[in-house]
Amino acid sequence: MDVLRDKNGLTEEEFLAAYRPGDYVRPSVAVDMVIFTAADREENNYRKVPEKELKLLLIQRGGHPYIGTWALPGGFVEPTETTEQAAERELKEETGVEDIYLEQLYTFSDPDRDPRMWVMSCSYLALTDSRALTVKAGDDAKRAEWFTVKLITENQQTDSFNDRVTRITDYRLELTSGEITLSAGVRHTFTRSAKGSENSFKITENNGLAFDHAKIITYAIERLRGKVEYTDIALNLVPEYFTLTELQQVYEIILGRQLIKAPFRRKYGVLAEPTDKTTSDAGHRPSRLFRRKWKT
Amino acid sequence: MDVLRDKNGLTEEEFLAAYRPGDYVRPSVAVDMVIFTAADREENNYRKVPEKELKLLLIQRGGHPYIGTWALPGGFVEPTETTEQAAERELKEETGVEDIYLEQLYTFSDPDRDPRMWVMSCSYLALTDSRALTVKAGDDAKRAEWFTVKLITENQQTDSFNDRVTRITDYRLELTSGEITLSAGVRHTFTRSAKGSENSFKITENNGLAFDHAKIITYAIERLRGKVEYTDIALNLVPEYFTLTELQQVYEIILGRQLIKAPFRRKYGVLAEPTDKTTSDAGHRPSRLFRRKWKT
DNA sequence: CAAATAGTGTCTTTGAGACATTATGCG
DNA sequence: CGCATAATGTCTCAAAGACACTATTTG
Repeated sequence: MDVLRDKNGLTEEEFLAAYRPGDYVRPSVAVDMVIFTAADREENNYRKVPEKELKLLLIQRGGHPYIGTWALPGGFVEPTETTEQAAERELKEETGVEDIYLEQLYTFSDPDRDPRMWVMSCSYLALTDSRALTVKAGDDAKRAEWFTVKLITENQQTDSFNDRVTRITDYRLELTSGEITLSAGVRHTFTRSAKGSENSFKITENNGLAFDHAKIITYAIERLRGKVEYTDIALNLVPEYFTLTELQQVYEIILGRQLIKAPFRRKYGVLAEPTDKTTSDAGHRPSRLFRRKWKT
Repeated sequence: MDVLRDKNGLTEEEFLAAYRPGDYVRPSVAVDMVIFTAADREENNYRKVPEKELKLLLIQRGGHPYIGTWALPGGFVEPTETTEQAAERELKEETGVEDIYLEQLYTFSDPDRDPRMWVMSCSYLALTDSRALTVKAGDDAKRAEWFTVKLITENQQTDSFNDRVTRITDYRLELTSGEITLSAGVRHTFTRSAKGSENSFKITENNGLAFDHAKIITYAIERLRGKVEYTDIALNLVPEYFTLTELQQVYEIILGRQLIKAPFRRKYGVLAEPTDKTTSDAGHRPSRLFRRKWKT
């Protein structure tokens, strides 16, 4: 078969050799990581089992814009890497965390999301077990902290008439780390009709979070909640050896509600493989330790 | 509270006024739309109900690279719009399709995915009913065609040992429109271990598709298959009035398998509201027409 | 009446939810 | 022995899968 030529008579090889990118404006593309872990809450009751909390890693901004506020770890994508590789690289550089579950979340592209210039953010959901809690600071002098996360649904309302449905969910996002408290209000509006559908997230209030990161965090928790019940994603939040009670606690902090033990074990027990190890010195009956058994 | 100043003594306002973007290289960002519809297959048997097919809109490339091959409709994002708005704009410009279901799919960012330059693609899944079949050509002279889509799982294999699972799925993608036949092989490799997880799509064979679009199409069908059973996304593929048999056919072409009528109606009948209209002149008992009833 | 599809009834099986009961190490 | 949690048993109910049966229009 002959080599194809375009309207200028060029072959593909000739075309590419002569190709010069146009001079139009391009966006910067950053990656932002929403990195969660599950940690034991400090428990002073003498023989109670500790409760778990969902924690999120944030970095305090040392320069404008949003100086002093807290931001998701992230950085710009370089021309020799994919966004996924950029996320892995930045995570390692900024926080020292490596070998972690990473899942592309959403690309946020509102032209005004960064007051400096046109920056899109390709966001990633990252999950790790609590070993990551010890690695806090990165290579530079930035201050990094793990914040306890709570996402409360303050109000949810659904209107429908004819072929059109609108669901408005008002979330309150609360982040605490020691004396530091951050909070935000995020409204998720979902509209669906014969003419298509639309999801929009809007920050209604913002205390101490940088950029549109309250949106991104809210979206990440929604994703996590949506996936935890039908995938094995929660296994990424438990350590190598864990008890079924710990695994249940992870489900409970993600879903934000209590679960009943017996059906939990029937349903999710298949995600865990028993070992011959047990806990001990707990002030009560020891419990069996399990290992992760990924779904195939 | 005092206005915060950075290490140069600037306020945020002063910083932004003085800010000049750096001179580093930025990617071009395009949107690509995977737009599906469900259409009746030509049926010559005299009183049979027509079967449905899943169709995908592709545009033939008129210039290098990949001249003559078929590509997803798409275009570059402009600095005043979100990727979603860019998708809506391009869809209207290139194909005349408007008011359509749009969902962000994935941002593909392999630096080599476009031989001309660094281009990321923020891809969108778009669904519409068969009215869209009549709008084919766009504003310019590009040739657009609806292709019948088949994604066949040729081979699937799961290996697991210890804490590590690898699942390899080999897909064959087949696209036909009249005399034109395109095909591709795509291998989806999924790896999960204690050190994280990884999804990768690789084109093993490519006949007539541009860029990495075989990957994007495969990913879109996977997403559609994954969501059809637990969301009401399939409603976007049926017209305003439809029979439950039509709705069932839509599920069948997406999932690629036959479903049993009674349980289908129990499960998905809640997505449809009966009207007092019926079909007629069909050579058999008429069937009731329904309207969409979105989940709330 | 026959062809073809529309629409429903019902049996079985599976699994989630709720709660109760038994088991066991530790102080 | 009693505290606290581990682990399992069982009843109920809801829903999916499979198949059979009835209903209705058109040629």
